[in-house]
Amino acid sequence: MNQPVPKYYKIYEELLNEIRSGKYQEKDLFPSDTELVKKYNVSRGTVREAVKLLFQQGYLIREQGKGTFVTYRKIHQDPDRLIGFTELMQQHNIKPSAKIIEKEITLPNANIRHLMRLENEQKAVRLVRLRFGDDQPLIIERSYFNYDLFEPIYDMDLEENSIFELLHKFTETRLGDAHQKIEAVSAGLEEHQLLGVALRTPLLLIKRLIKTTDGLIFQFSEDAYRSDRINFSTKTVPYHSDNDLQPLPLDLSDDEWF
Amino acid sequence: MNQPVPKYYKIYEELLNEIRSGKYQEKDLFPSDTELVKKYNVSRGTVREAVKLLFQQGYLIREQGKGTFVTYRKIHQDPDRLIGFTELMQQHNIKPSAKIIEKEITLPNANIRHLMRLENEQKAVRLVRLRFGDDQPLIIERSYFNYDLFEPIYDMDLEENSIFELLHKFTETRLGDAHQKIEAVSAGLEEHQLLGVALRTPLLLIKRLIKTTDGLIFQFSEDAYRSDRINFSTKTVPYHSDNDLQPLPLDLSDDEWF
DNA sequence: GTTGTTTGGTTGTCTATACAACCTACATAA
DNA sequence: TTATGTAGGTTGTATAGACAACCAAACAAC
Repeated sequence: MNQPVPKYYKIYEELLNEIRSGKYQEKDLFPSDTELVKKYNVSRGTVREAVKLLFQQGYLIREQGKGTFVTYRKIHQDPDRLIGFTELMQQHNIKPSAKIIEKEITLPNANIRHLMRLENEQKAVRLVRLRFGDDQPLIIERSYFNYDLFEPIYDMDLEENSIFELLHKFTETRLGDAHQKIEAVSAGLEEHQLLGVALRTPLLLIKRLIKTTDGLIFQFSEDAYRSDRINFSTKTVPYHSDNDLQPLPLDLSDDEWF
Repeated sequence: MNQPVPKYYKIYEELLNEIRSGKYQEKDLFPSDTELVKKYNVSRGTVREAVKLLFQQGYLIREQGKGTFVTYRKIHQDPDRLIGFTELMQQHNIKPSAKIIEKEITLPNANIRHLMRLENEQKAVRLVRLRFGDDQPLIIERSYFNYDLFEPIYDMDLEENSIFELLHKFTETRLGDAHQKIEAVSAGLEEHQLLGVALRTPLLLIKRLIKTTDGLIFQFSEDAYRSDRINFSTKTVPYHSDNDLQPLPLDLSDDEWF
């Protein structure tokens, strides 16, 4: 008796797809609660739960007395498929690509093993990729994957495809929560050569640990971003019935911030 | 007929105070829904609304079938008084202090005026502070404040007190949402001198724009963080009924990340 | 024309109830 | 002793209904 998918979540998914497909025009009206109640044959509380998710993720704006409106934000991220570089590029109409610098099956050192909760004999995949946007190098991605989970897609084309998508399509593992840390570091020789920035250029370094829904650690990565091309932005919203901090980070645009 | 404060929000505030005051022990139990229903004489939906807020902000963990538990996270931030450096320090038992490097009433340049939506004749307060934790310099804070809003606390002690707290205590302006951008920059001469880091050390630069609830822009600031002492961390949680991305950013600890 | 008023629709809050899924602890049976 | 199941509490989901706050547009009164 596994936990079934709740109704409000299915409705949320369906509405999200509709929004993504462009069914509703920018800042145009979105169906009201009562309309959705009729359409899905559920109670108002249920549709509000679904709409609340969309609202919290920045897809909708609700105004008391007026209605609900769609907003196609430049910044929004899908918490499901987290941290999608590929998607981010697509949102900005930038052609994403990647080049594999290093790819091997190894037995990582004690630090990494401890970080990834790997047993002594468990292997990992060491992958270093250079990621491009419109053929300009943007990110160096140095990561370790749990080999047991990664094995099914190890031989696939990791240059053209998003790893998260491959994983989703061809395996059963589902990604869970992730922790990230952001630091500033100095470009060394490899960064200089690969990213084409001057030595000692400041870069953003994101350390990330991604778990599966089973609690296993899927990936540990250290990604170095060209800070002149990619920023991280967050939006904080204060008190209001059902919001919290807005989603978040990745951003390419520099408009209105000079 | 201003919008009254909803019940669930008052309950939220009261519970938050109880948690902050240490009434509940770490990972100890928190009153169940039904207990809170009796205590506050409201319906279960209402208490769940309040508890959900606490949950979303990382104060509580709910486990189906078991109960609700308090978590005194090292990382958590209060969206109301946002980005509290002072509070962050207190959470880590570090003595916060500040030194004013520059403080004047000026007429900022066109860029800043545009960014802060200032009319041509409107003045701003230019404030540069160096912030310490346990007497070690951690952050250079270069900011502009809307003078009209800042005037009441201009002459107060800005070295010992949190500006946000002063603002809250002595004025009517309430802070609204904030936008932030994170970049990596290189330490220049002033950073070298003030933060005591080597020239060209990479630093984290946070640009921030804080609005009031009235939609005015209260502050624009550029804060340079010593990346070796302060990190930003985020936690991403995947699908689950009522979460979204977890609150936030600031973090001091380096445990378990080496 | 301008100003107030009404009306209908929308989101926001709250209540009361019910059942499902899950956990723990205890009692019972093998 | 070891399973096994039962009971009661907890959170999660869902329903149905009610009223408040708010908005826009239509209408009425001046």
